[in-house]
Amino acid sequence: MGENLVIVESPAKAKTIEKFLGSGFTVKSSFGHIRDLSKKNLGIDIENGFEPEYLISDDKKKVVSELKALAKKAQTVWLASDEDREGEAIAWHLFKTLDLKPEKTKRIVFHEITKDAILNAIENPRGIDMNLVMAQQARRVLDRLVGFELSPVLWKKVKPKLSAGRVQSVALRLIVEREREIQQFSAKSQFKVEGLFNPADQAKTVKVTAEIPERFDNEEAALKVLKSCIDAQFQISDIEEKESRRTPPAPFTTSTLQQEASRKLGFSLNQTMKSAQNLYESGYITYMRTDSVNLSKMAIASAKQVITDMYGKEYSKTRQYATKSKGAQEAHEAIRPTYMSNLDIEASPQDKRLYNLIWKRTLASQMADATIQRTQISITSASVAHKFEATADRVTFDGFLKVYMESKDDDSSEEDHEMMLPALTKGQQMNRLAIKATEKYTQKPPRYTEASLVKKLEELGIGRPSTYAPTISTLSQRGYIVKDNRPGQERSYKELLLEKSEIVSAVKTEVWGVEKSKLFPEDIGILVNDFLVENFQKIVDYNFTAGIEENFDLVAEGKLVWNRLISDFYTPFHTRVDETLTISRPASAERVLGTDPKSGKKVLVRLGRFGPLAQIGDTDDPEKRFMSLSKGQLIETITLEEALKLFDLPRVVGDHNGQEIVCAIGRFGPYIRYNGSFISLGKDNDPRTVTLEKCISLIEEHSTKEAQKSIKSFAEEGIDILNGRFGAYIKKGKNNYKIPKGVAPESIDLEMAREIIAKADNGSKPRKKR
DNA sequence: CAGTGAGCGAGCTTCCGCTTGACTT
Repeated sequence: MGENLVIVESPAKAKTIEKFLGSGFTVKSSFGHIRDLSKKNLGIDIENGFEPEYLISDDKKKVVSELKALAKKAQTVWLASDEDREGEAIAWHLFKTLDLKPEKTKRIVFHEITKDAILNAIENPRGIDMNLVMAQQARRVLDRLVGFELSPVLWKKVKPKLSAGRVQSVALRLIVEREREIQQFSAKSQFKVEGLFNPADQAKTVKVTAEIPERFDNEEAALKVLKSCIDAQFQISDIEEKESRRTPPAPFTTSTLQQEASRKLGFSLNQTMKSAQNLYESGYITYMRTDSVNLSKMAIASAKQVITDMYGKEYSKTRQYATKSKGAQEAHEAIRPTYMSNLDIEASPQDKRLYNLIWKRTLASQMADATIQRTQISITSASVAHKFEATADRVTFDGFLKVYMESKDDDSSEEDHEMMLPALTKGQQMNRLAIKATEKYTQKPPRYTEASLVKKLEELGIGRPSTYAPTISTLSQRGYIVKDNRPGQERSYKELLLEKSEIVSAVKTEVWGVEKSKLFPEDIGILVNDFLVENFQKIVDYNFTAGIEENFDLVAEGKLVWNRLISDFYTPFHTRVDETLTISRPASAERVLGTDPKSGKKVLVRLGRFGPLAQIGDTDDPEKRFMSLSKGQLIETITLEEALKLFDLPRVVGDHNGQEIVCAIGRFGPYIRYNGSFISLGKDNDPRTVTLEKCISLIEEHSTKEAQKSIKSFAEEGIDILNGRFGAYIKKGKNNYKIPKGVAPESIDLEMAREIIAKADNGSKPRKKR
C-alpha cells in the first residue's frame, strides 16, 4: 500500500494516473459527488441562513467507506478532483466526509492527463478554495429551492409528478415558443428567375446556369422579365475573381460533438454519449464531458506529426483555440483521441464511427486553411432590366478540407457553389437556351432537434456538458415534449419556362414540411410552460441563468457571501410561490371548437386525466362522448373538422367467424379488436377506411405469429413459455419471469416452471415501475 | 397494452451536476 492516496472523480482517469505516478501512490476515484442534499425533503434550513444538510448518497456509501479506510493509512491524501466549481466542492466534501487532517491533505489540479502535467501538479499543491466551494453551494441550494418549490406548485395547479427547474423549464420554453412561431408563420411566395446559357464560341454541350439575385413578388413581374428575354442578346458583362480562406473548426466539446454526431451520423444525444463513454473507458479518447476546446501540447505535437507524415508539411498549422461559450469552466481538454496515431481502433461499428469523427475533427483543427478561388460572372442584355449572376468556387488548396467539413443544421441552404464554370471572357456572347421562373416559398423557422436545442442552451449558458442529454430526457419523461417524425404535405407552385420563343406556364407540386427526429411540445408541456411564463416570469427568463452565474462568480471571487445571494433571490421568489398557490386557480387548457352538426351539441377539446381529449356535449351532459386526440394534434391548433373526425371511431368493420371486427386508434396507433385481442393496423392502414378483407388477412397473419411465439403451454395453470424480444421467458397471468441461464426453454416442465415462479416471487421485491 | 374521463384521501412526486454500473420482457 502506497503512502500517498490520490482521489480523482473518474475511475478511468484513476487508472491512467496510477501508471504515471508509480509506486508509493494509490489512485482512487470518488465517482463524482459523494454527498448531496437529502432527496426526501428540502435539505435546506431556510431559517438558519439556508444551511444545507448534506447526506452521503446511498450509492456512494461503499466508495466513501473504502476511501476512508485508505485515507487513514495514507501519509498524504491528494484531492485531485476537477478544477471547476463542482470539482472544488467534491474536494471539500471529501475532506469533510473522510475526516481528513489539514496537515495531511493537499489539493492539486491538472487540465490534461499527461505525466508532466501530473508531476507538475504534485509539485504545486494548494489548499481548498472555500470561495469556490461556496459558489457551488449557492448553485446547488438555488437549484434545489427552485426545483422543490416550483414543482409542488405544478402538482397542485396542474397535475402531480410534474417538474420545473432552472434549466428544464427554459429548455421547454424554447420548444413551445418555437412551435408557436411556426404556427403563426405564413409562407409567402416569390419568384426566382434562372437562365441557362451557352457561350457562343463553345460547343453546344457547354452550359452555364445563372440566376437573377432579386426575387419577384408575383407571377406578372416574373413574366415581364421572361418576356423581355425572348429577343434579348446576352453577353458576359463582368468577371470577378476573389480569393477567400476558410479556417478549420475548433476541436470537439460535448456540445459540438453532439451536434456533429447528430448531423453527420444521425446519432441521438444518448447514443453519442454512450459511444463516447465506451471510447473513453477503453482509453481511446479523452474525457467526453467538457466545455473546453483546449488541446494539450502533446496532442498538438502528435497531430502535427501525423499531418506531416500523411499529407505533407504544407498541410500542418498548429493552432490554440479559445473557448467562447458562456459560463465555460474548462476543467478538461477538448474531446480528442488519446493518441493521434491511432487511426483504427477495436470497437463496435457505432463506436468506431464516432471515433473516426473525433479523429478527423481533431486532426483538421491543426491543419492549414483552405484557399478558395471564387469566380463571379454577370450576364446582361441591353433589353433586360436585371442581370444574371453565376458563382463558382474552386478549391485551390484544400488544407483541412482534405479530412473534415463541418455540417450545417439547415440542409436547404442554397449556398453551394459547386458548379464548374468553363473558361469565359468579358464581353463574350452568350446564347440564351432557357429562362425559368419558379415560385419559391419562404421557409418556416426550423423545429429544434435534440442537438440544435443543446446548441441553443449552450449559447444561453444554461446547463452543463453532463446535463444536456439528461435534461432533454427529463422533458420527454414528463410528457412535455416528444421526439417525432411527421410526414410532409403537398403544395403546388408555379413555373414559367421560356424555351425558343415561347413561354409555357405549369403548375407543379412539391412536398414540404417533412420533419425527422424533431422536438414537438405536447399539450401538457404547453400548459406548464404558459403557467410558468405567466406566474414565474423571472425563472424562465432566458437571461436568468446568465445573471445568476455572474453572482456565483462574485461568490467565487470572495466579493459576495453565498447565503446573502440566496436570501436576496429567495425572499421575492417564495412570496411569488405563496401568491400563486393561494390566488391563482388551477391551470387548465380548454378550447371550444364549435357545435357538432349531427347533434347540435358543443364540441370542445381539453386536457383530461389521461391526456388531451375531444368532447361532444357539456360536462353535465350524461350522454357526452369522449375521444383522445391523435398523435400530432394539439389543443391549441386542432380544428372542428379534425375533432369531429375522431368520433368516426371505433368503427365496426364487419364479422369474421361470428365475431365482430372493430377498428380504432389507441395509445400505440391504429388497431383492430377481434376476439378479445388487439392487432396493430400499422402505419399504412387507416382505421376509418380499411376493408374487411384487409382486416381478416391481418387477423390471420397475427394468429400464425402468435402460434410461433408459444414454445410450451400449461393451459390448466395459466402458465406459458413464450418467445419474446429478449429470448424465451415464462408468463403467468400478467407477470413475466426470466428463465435461469443454461436452462433450455424446451426442457422446462410444469414442475420447473412453478419453481422458477415461486423463487422469483419470494426473492427480491419487484422493481419499481417507471 | 389499446375499454377509462366519480370522488375520497394517504402518501408520493420534484431540482442540477458530478460519476458509473445494474438491468432490461
